Amino acid sequence: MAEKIQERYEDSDLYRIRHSTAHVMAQAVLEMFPEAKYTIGPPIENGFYYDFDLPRPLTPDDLKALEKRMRQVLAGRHVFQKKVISADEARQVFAQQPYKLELIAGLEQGGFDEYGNPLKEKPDISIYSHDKFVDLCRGPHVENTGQINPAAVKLMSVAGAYWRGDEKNAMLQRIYGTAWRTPKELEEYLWQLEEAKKRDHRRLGKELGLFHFSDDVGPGLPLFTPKGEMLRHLMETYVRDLQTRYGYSHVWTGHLVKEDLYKRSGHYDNYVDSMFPPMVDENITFRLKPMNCPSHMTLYKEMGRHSYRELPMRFGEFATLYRYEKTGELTGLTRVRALTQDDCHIFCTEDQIQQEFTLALKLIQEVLERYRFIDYKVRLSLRGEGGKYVQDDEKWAKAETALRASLDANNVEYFEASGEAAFYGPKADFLARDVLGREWQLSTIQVDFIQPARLGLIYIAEDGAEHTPVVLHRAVTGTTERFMGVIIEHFAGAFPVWLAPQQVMIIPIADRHLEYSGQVAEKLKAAGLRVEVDGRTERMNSKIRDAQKQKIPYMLVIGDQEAEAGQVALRLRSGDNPGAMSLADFISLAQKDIQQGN
RNA sequence: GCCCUCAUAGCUCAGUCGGUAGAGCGCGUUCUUGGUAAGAACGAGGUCAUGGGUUCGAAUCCCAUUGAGGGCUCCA
Repeated sequence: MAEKIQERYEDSDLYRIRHSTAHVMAQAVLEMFPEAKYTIGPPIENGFYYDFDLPRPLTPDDLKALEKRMRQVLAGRHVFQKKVISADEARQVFAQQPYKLELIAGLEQGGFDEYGNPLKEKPDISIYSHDKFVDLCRGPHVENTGQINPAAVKLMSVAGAYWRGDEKNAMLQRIYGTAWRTPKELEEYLWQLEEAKKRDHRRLGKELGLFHFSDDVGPGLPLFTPKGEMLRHLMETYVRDLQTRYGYSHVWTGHLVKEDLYKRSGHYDNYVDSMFPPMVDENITFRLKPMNCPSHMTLYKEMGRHSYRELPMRFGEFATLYRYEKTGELTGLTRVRALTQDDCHIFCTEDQIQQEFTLALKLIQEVLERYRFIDYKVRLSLRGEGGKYVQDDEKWAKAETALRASLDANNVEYFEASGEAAFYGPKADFLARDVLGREWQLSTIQVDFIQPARLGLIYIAEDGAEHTPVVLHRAVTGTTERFMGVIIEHFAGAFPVWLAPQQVMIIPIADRHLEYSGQVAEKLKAAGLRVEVDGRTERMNSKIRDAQKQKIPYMLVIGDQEAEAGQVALRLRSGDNPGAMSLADFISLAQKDIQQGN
């Protein structure tokens, strides 16, 4: 099949429309605030933004006024004109604009490509002007403002943003906008946003009664209802059983750890800001456990001297960890302070890395498929320039080589990203796309040559000498909490039968059917199904509606006919109505769905 | 942490110019015993997030605190 040639976003007319709309918006803002300092305003996915330094905060009314002014400008059919100028000329044009002057100085040093790597050639400095507005800009733009449909443009929101993303810099005001070719495209985009809102796991979590947050307990600390805990249990049991099948064993290492251990492992230096404050007891300082590796490695040591014959050893744990995330970064279940990792540490020899990587990969692939994440890619996360990485070039090189070889041996396609590694080693991260096209980092496999040596792990090799094992860190779903948030949105709350906290709702039509309904429920429970009877004095229609809203896969309606014939009348949440069938038939139907992962 | 927005009944939200609170859903009671997405009536339920201030008077205006949401390097 021919490879579909995809136009680069940067070359598309949408890109030019958005870039040009950003300029028009900047013009409107400068007209409103002549003393405003303007900075940068690039097109982004689905729109554009522009950052300003303004004398006062913007209000929603300001956005309306700006939009109105932008429409007037667009109607003017002003031509965008490019001019290449010298740095000195640019400095004159933007004499009153400190941020632009900083950009000009940067351009003189040489430019950067879109990944932030320095360019070899010095870029031209160019300005684009339209109407009475001039901006330092490399383009490209539409020919004139008439090519932008005023009815396909909308300003979305105001947000704070640091100059160059650095919290040490001044806080600017960022206006987000969106622009499309046609009003219809804009409508569709806005509709998509609405749909995404309906799937929001925070909203569905409440509607389906899965979890809550409470001011009394604290921020980022979710509370799970009986249904929510059932979901957790199902998720974790699934992975646990699978791990057992793949030859992993499970350990338990508690919630508190002496701080000293983290000083030795290197976590203290790299991670202390993300740990909860210490608990001091006389001479001992404890920390809430923010990760498992040091505990698992310590357990490995305490279990005695290990022969190479015992390796690989695979320690899995569903461990609840506590991380002190900044309050501004907490969001629903996707970013919490109490998180349960399906963590695993594999102690092996260097020769075993590839086989262990392959095993972990197979497991991850099976799990992602089970959860219907069909579209995912793999990122090879390497260390970057900064100082947070443990300095040991030889070990890093070794780890990186081993990871690449493993990826290649399994024919895994991957892309590289520098600066994304853990402080102790490179990672293969699995980024899955959900049904709304959003990307989530879920699984990870990491190669660690550093910590085992730091913590003094050894095994006795064939040669009778002590060697340091390699540790692979591996997570499949990542954390139970975040993964739950992701799958709630992925499935829009309609979990596959095997995962649904409640699989069956029995709906008796009248009180006289309660007894038979109870009997049916007992039989279904005995067959391993999660079932409830809706015995309220409500009409059947109302019970169906409620079960439907709860997205329960099977509704079994029971009236005179069913009670007499010893049957159940099946209705599905899809609205399909297979009708009356024997209990045995229903059970085998349900079990088949469960087995097939439906 | 920083910027902006928000906080009214269990949930979703009204509440005008400052004059001490409303709806729908849910919940309770009663009637209704029904055939594939809402049967009816009545009733209970709120220190308007917390603490200050302005005012004759604050859900409403101001300040602080707490919590939630949208953002915080896709470098002109």
